[in-house]
Amino acid sequence: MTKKDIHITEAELEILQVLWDKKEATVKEVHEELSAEREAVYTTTLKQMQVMHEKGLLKRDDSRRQHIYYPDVDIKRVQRKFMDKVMKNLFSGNAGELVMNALSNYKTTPEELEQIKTLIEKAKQAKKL
Amino acid sequence: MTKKDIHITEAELEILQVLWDKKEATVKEVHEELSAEREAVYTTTLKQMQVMHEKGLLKRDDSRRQHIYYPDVDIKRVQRKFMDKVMKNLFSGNAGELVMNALSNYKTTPEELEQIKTLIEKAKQAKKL
DNA sequence: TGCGTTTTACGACAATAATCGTACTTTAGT
DNA sequence: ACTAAAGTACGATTATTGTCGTAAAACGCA
Repeated sequence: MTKKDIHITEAELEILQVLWDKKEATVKEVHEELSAEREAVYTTTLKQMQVMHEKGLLKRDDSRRQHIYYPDVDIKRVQRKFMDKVMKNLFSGNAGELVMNALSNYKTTPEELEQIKTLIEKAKQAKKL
Repeated sequence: MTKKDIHITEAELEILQVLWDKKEATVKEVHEELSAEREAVYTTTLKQMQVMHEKGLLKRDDSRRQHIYYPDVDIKRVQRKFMDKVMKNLFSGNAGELVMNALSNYKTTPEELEQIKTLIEKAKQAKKL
């Protein structure tokens, strides 16, 4: 009974992002986050989250008046799913290109760059064996 | 009159992928590619491509019986759009994580790894200035 | 207890995306 | 010219997603 194949829509992904980030949040909080970036109607967000709860994407504590929602999907799994799609459809399965694209379009900290280098070294070692 | 804001749907992305790869193709060819991976009905693919043509996502040469379609959106722009979304919604804007995720989940060639290292060096230099 | 405020519930609707059947067109071969 | 085969056109329908209004419930407090 995995929930591997539940389809996550655009709107749902936005909401999940807020929840992954905050770990937990009320509808109000999520709504405020979303409103910061675009027009959003409260009841729309509410409904969305209720549906997500039914779908099993969110857990919630409704013991108090203001319900508290928690993400209930593994972010890694979702990352993987979306990355697979991006890899396949936009980079023809070529991970190197994707990585270079990311490195040149987005900022990284020196620490991250170091970590990445380490990772590359490891990969190279592994290949030599 | 850019077409920056045309929304590309899932199904459309799949078709574009085939066309970016092949540079040009007939409906039949695209349909065969898609069929290799999932159930697909010919007229559905056809219709899809016709709509994409209207939307300006595809160009076509209909001088012969079998129309030939060409992608008419810049892949870089689309890559960017999707990557932005993935970065923001799934990696909280953290490019390092995304890169490491890609490096550890997908295969890369030694050449690519070299290129990436070079890119990293450059980035580090740039930061020092 | 009664009232205003905050929040949830939920149905109804609108918008978008995807599917497919059927009819029409083009062409090659005879 | 006729026919079969291979395409395209396109409307109609269904499925999915997203939106919003209205009502009901829960609570705080005078």
